[in-house]
Amino acid sequence: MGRKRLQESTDGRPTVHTVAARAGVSIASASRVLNGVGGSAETVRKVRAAAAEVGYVPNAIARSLQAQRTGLVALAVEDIGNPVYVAMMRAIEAVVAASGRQLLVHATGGQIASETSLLRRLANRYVDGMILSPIRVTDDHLAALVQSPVPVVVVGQLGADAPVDNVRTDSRHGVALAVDHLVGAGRRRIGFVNGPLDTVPGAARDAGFRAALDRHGIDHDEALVEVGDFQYAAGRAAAERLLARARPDALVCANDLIAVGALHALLAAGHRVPEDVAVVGMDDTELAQMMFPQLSSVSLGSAERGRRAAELLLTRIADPSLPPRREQVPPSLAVRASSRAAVPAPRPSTEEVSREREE
Amino acid sequence: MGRKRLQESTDGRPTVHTVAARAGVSIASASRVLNGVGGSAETVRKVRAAAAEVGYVPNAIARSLQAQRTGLVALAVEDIGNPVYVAMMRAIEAVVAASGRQLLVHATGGQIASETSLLRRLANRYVDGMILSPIRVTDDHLAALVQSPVPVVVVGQLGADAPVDNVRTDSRHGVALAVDHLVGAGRRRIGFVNGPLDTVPGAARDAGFRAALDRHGIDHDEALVEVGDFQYAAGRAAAERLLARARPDALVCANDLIAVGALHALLAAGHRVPEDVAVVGMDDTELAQMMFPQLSSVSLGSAERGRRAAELLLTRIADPSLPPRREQVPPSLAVRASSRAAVPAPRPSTEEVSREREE
DNA sequence: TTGTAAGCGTTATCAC
DNA sequence: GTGATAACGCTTACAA
Repeated sequence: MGRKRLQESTDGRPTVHTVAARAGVSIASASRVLNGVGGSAETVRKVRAAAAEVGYVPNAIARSLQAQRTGLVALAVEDIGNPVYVAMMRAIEAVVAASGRQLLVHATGGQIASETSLLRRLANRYVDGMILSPIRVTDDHLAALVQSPVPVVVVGQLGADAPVDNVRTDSRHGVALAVDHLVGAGRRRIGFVNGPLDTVPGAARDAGFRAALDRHGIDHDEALVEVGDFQYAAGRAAAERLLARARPDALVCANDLIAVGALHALLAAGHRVPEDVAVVGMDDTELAQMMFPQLSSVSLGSAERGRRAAELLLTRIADPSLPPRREQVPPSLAVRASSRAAVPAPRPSTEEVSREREE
Repeated sequence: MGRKRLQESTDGRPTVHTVAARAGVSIASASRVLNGVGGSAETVRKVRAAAAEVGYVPNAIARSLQAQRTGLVALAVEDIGNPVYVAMMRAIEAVVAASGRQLLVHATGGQIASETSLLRRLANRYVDGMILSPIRVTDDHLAALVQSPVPVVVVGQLGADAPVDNVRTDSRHGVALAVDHLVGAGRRRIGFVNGPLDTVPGAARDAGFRAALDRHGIDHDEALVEVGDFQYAAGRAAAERLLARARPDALVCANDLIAVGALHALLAAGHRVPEDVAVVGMDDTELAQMMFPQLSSVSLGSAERGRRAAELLLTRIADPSLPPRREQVPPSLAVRASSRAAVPAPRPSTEEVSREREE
């Protein structure tokens, strides 16, 4: 530039210089007063008056450059349209806002490249930290994570010994809750509509489903298992494929979007829910309660995980030297109409593992 | 501070100085090469090598301070959980990302104070522009809007002559499409579940509903009109109140969340949809197609409005001297199962006003 | 308490 | 083409 220092910013808006000149004090005094530190009564009065007169608003960028922090925190999730992320985001936003920061939301579409590029871009210091909820985890992720110059908290499973702050749940156990509930209600031909097996949650839920069947001594019938995407349309299509070749008396779905799709497929095909086929979703989102019949769903504590992730992030920003921490939120089952009605039970049905919710 | 200028940034990360020193050139040369402007072949080589060796990433804040722009654009909506805003946000994000910027999302909860404070905070220059979709518009809004030092585009109705870029739809006409469709199908006892009347959309939809009834010569029966909130739970409760005192043969709902709530209330009360009661929502969100039966819904072109708003904003950022612009997106009706089945029509039913969508 | 001036990390100007 | 340096707007160490 080389332009002479003026009293107004480039675009004509007032700066500390404007205020200082108007108040007849130095920019240092003006800045101090505006930040509420120091200043004689008279100086405070003059500066406040001058600032009000010119409508001074501090420039956040200049302040960030000086302070080496932006007051922004990023959240990166796969799909902003999935209500489970909306719930998580709301919880995060509450914590972040309470600390005087703002939340920047990224939708990654689950793309590895998009997520790692986001991680690397952190190096430009545009945000003070990031919460990442990846559905696939690669070596690239891990490398970018440990090298990140900015604090990152991961929501979801991560390699056992990755030195990264991490909030997880036990979705294997979550699936077990669903299967136990259905078996306890006398269901035996339990189908499973999952998301992609090459995702972390997809793999965990598949393992959980098979382990639960084993525990109950139920044979695996591959005709009762179908895989799609973690979306409504894919879930519905997957359920339709499954129903075309098998006759389940219950469907466990890997998330609520899939469950809603499965419910639609069942009702459209003339099946009664829950009389003919019970349905249990996962994530226990708002969507589950909007359906008719209301969907039973395994809560994976998404709001709670979000809240904790935000707290981990804030404490790490405050003290980057903390050791890596790991927290776990237990799943729980919300039983609703979609799986409540009784099939004549061959034996007395077991107690609910977890809380029940009424409509 | 007063500390001597070092070659590393405060937190030990490389800066242009680091790269320049390592390459044996001035920071000016280093900066030029890093920005791809000028530099001899030899200089370019040395600087690139040095940057790669130390893992240099430019500091976005410093760059913003110098460039007087942040590359961030804000979007402020009432409720990030409402799928209509998800659709709008996706459309905006696409345009914004294509311009190399990022989107910062604010949820205002529809609070006037929250929105005006957001508008005033724009003065701190943290974003290059904002898209605001208010559901209530006050004088405070208008004052903050016209005084904003940063470009703002409003999605939604605004005072006729407010000198602000604005993208709107005609929700009165939207409601008319719904009523015409239902009347054409032989429905006469048409109920209306609206959001708050002190909101811009609530007032417009109420006016549209009454005008449409008038046009068809149908008496206003206040027992068939109920008001709640633009949310699922409130919509369901409002529909329950309405059903407790009246026997509609159709329900027009002021948005899809309300429609989903009304559908739930109807089914839970044992009414058949659409045989007994037809349901038409508004916004034509993903939710409408997830329901069983699928919901007819009036599209207000939210994605299109988002896209256009983003384009208006980008052009205004590029040229702030443009005159205020106003764009309008027409509504259209998507007829689905929730209003399709025939009631014995007393006269031949009219043609659809708009496109039909199949399941 | 106050003012001077350095410095945050970058880009741009200007003289060589 | 290159280097020295000012400038973006702010906070703060230091000396007065």
